[in-house]
Amino acid sequence: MIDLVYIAILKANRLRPTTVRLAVLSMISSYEEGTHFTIEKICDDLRTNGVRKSIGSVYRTLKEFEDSGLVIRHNFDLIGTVYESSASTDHDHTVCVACGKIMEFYRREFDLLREEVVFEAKGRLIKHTQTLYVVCEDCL
Amino acid sequence: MIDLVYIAILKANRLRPTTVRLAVLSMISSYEEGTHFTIEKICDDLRTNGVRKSIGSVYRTLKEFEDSGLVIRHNFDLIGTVYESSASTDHDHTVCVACGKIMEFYRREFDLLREEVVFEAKGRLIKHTQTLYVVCEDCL
DNA sequence: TTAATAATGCAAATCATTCGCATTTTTATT
DNA sequence: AATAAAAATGCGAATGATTTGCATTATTAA
Repeated sequence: MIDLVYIAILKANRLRPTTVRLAVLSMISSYEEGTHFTIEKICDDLRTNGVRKSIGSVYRTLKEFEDSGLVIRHNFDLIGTVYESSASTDHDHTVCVACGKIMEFYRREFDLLREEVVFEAKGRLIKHTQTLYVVCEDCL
Repeated sequence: MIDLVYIAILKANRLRPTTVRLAVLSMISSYEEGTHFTIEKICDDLRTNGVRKSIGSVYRTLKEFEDSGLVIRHNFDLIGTVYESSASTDHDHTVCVACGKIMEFYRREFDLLREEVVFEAKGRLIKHTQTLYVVCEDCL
């Protein structure tokens, strides 16, 4: 079965390979790298493929995936809650306030500055969010 | 009346100086610079002062204040929605994931980097958010 | 002062998300 | 493989934050 990989991933994260988890994991794995998706989109896409799963279970599953680090949850102004697969590195986002398009960027300088800020405050950095709300090239 | 200043501020923002708006504006003005407050806190503090305003109206009022730029709304992980008076400059925040304390920081380098990112993407920067989730000095 | 315009309180509605629980699936043990 | 124990699922109800409709009241403009 093709699912063997997904089963392995779930087990590696101490999650039983159940139908809901496998369906969600393979669906979000099918999305192009860097895609930002909602719970609704996952459910719709599953339904389109003839797989009907309750939205409550998908919510539960995405919370588990988030806890396991398989996905990252974002809460953007104007956009609301979206997820992305966490394969990618520690980038930040731009959100176009006109068309809602979400893009990613990464600059190591930001990381260094953030480390400085936290070092000076004598704290420990756990995670960060940075979002630039823009009017994108296409909407200008 | 002491309210004259608040009346002027409201009028300058094309908002009629009504009892709810004046009560909310003077309450949030009484908070120490840099304080982060919730809708509930405003209502509680008003009630403590014998001023009873419906929470629905306070919601409406804070949205108006946000649109006018009088306050800034933040939505932090773990913390939820908080506001701050917008007198202050364009700082970012650290949030302690252990105690919930919110602090501010500012580094001009961040602004410059952000401008670079947006310039390279040929967009226009509208606003940004950056939050560092940390364990603060007191909680380490 | 009065008509028109906007604001308020209240409760009902909404929206996203979570939860309780009976049923089903998965796993661990014989 | 059979079975008991543990966990996951679906469903609908519950939640919590926020918004809205509307009748009433306050504010403004003429």
